[in-house]
Amino acid sequence: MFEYVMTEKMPSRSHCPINYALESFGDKWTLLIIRDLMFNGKQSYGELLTSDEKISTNILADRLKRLEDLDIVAKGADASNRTKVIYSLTPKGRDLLPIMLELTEWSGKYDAQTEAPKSFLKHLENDKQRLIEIIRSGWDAS
Amino acid sequence: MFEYVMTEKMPSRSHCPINYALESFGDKWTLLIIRDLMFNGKQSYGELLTSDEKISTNILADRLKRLEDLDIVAKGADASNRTKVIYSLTPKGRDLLPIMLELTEWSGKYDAQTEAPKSFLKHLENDKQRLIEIIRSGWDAS
DNA sequence: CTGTATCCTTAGGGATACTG
DNA sequence: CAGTATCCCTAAGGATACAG
Repeated sequence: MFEYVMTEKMPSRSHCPINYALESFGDKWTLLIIRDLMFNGKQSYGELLTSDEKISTNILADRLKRLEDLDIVAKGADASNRTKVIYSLTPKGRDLLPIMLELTEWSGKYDAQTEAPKSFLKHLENDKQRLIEIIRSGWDAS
Repeated sequence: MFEYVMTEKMPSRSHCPINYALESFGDKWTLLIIRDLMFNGKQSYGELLTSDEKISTNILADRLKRLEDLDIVAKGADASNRTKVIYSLTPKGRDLLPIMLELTEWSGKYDAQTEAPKSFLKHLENDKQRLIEIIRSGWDAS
């Protein structure tokens, strides 16, 4: 039987930067995982399974693997608990923050159903750059 | 036979703003259409068909319909040519610009294959806010 | 030129059982 | 807890022919 060679890269459709972003996380699930790691304090496989959108186990495993290959997410062991697996964002993953903030701002402006509080969105609009710097310095400190 | 009622809304998975963005344009094609309308001066169905990524006719028609429903793209008639159809971005669509710029910047930073010139990316990093204002004022003038 | 329609194949993904 | 494996089904999408 033919074994699929994982090291083969998907052929990319073009070298456009928008297309690169789409091929990295242009599906219905990947950005939700990144959101949970970035904003919702989730670190473990089990925690990532519990989001509102109800990702299934096989999809989550597949996406985490992809994100590791792309060096957006890193997999490590918990220092205090050797058996526990911890996922975290790499620098490349953390650099998605401005994108996440713009997505949040746009949806907050146009989706009446959004759960993001208006006060947060207002703050975002005014102090986006400072917000980015604050969160980044928080990471550097840790 | 059962007729699918187009006015039925897709049930949304959650009220998270990231999820709203994903359900608006979280697929492999939509953002490429927006890119072509926003940056590449394309206006017609035929022009939109000719991009590097080779979208097929049925997919293009489907996405344009969705984008119209979402009020991101508007369909109009060419003033000088009554038979020609013109697509353009609505204000909601133009508000995707900051997202597009962040996507471009991120890909430019991490994709060695990107076609965006480094000089453009450097300029983007330094003068993003001014760039947004310049392009916005251009639209307002037209 | 601007789409529709159809055919057909593959990829995505839900449900769930199972394993170290 | 952290995944794998399997089953099965639907949506996504390529190719292409056709229509107004």
